[in-house]
Amino acid sequence: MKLDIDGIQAFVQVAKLGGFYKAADRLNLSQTALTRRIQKLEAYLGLRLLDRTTRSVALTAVGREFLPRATRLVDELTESVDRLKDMSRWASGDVAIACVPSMAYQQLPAVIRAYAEKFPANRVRLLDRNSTQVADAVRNGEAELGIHIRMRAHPELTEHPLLQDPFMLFCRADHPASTLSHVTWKALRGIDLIAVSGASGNRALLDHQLARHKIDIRGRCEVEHPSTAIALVSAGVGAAILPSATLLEGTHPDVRRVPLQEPVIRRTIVLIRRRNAALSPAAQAFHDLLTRQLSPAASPALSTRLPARAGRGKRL
Amino acid sequence: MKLDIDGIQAFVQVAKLGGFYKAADRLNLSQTALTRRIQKLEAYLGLRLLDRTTRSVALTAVGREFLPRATRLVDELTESVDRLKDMSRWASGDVAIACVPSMAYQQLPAVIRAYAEKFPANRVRLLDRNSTQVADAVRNGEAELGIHIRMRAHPELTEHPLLQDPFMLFCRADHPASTLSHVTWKALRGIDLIAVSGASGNRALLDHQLARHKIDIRGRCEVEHPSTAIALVSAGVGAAILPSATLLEGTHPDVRRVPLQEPVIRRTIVLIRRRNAALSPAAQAFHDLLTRQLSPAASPALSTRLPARAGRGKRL
DNA sequence: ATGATTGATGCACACTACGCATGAAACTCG
DNA sequence: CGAGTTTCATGCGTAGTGTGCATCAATCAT
Repeated sequence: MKLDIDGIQAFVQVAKLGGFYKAADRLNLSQTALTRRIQKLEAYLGLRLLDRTTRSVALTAVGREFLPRATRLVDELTESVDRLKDMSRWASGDVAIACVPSMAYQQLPAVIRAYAEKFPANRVRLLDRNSTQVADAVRNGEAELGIHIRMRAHPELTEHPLLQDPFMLFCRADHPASTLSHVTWKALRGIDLIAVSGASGNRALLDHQLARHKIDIRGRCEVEHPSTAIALVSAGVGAAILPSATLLEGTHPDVRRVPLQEPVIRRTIVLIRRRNAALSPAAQAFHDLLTRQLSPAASPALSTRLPARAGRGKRL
Repeated sequence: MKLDIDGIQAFVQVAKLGGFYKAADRLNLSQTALTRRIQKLEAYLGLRLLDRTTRSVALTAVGREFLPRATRLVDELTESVDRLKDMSRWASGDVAIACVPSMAYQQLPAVIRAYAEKFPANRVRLLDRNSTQVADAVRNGEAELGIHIRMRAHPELTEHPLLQDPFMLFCRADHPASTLSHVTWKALRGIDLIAVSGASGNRALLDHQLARHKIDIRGRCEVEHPSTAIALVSAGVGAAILPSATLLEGTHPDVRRVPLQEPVIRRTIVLIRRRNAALSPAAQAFHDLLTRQLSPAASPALSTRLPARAGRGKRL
């Protein structure tokens, strides 16, 4: 009925070391206790595993047959347990993170580099999806952490704002708007706009905000991915309204960003995790690194920083 | 340090059944105790395996990773333990028995048949060796029981006499001695004898006894195996001195056995086992069957029966 | 023969794990 | 929307189990 692993471990040690004293010492136990463990195990099984005189110990036929299996069982068990303990001590193990592409390009690489340096043994699986898919991946456990654009909060998830990212007007250096210090939404009326289609979370957010402010903007041209939109801007097709962070520093030197005002519309990038779900140590370590790196320093001046919240769930 | 298999088993059951109450019921435990087991395991490992709200239970990332291994460990352990318990209850398992050939032909087949009928699942490995090899096999644990000719007792072994077997003169029906009711050793002087070489335990015993009685017998022809000797007798080469039990009933109808007297020399067939060595249940069952069958009934009239001694070591 | 080593046993104690009763949170249903 | 039900967590007293100390018994070394 009850699984007497201690008895089996005792048996293995006695058999391996060939004596109760040595085995007792190895197990940090008195010889008395060890004797009793073996006796208990044998009584429970109803057969003898060890033939012992006062002078020597030998395996019985049954004991000899059982020993290899017993050894393997004990070894595997200790190894499993040790590995789990290491996971907590060293935060070892793999992490799966779901993330919106823009963040995957911009902020995350630095974090992943730092993480890889600190925990060389751990692998990071990065699921780059759109905003709703990120939320889904976290909800169903596919990823432990997610980074996406804040949307109506799902009850199963907790959010932790990382940074805010204002929408800006992207245009080429030779565009009339490129030299302005800012543009208002109303002023966009006469400009050829490149829109990003609805699959992105950005579009939903933007539409919602614009509707709230009764601003009507229509694009002349629509593309799937923000990066395509930038390519079109760079090619002189027109201007695009995109989150500031969409443009990687250094790339497309001919594209300018002009702040959009009245109102300033921001998307909020949030870190999400399952409510009431404990993070694995590996994920916890990543979480810590992420919040630490994305709060005090980093992030271009165009993105508004948010105060870091010590938002990590308490560990047991 | 300590292997908490109960905790792991608890974890497995909770994960499998998806709830503490169900798992507690399955483990014949209160929900309280189960909660504590999980808590203890998690505290020991330093990480959470189960995310539990008051309403539901879900695996953490670590828990999900650990579950398959944990399940396998618990299953293998229970299966091993159950098999060992079955071994004691049903006397299941294999038995190795070392035995001198003559007994292997004569008495043992009936015992093995009975054993096979009673324990169909058990296999019997029969090591047919000569007398000293039988003793060796038992001493080094190759066989749990041995049947051989009594020789100077080894201190590691205990003996249990099974039957006595007088040496007789084997001759063909047309041999001059074949009609005699008995022959004395002295009368063998003028007879062509077929001797069996020294490898057999019989020869050593016989030489020793003959020397003690100052009887000098030399064979004209020497063979290795008793069965060969009988074949030669049957072919009319001469007569042979062999233990009575050498001749299987029904075989060689032309060969007669004539009792040898002055003195009657007997070999004693003994059952041996390691001193202080507990028998496996399977071997114990065989032991019981053997002593029961070879004491009250059986054995031809020519072999002197010995009273059965209740010589089985006490089981725990 | 004597001392040393090794496994078994009697006994007392302490700790752990257990169950009961109860609390807190969350889902359900009228 | 509130009462009832379900489910996991916790405080507390208790019983049982495992443990160590001291000692015995058997065997080996010398």
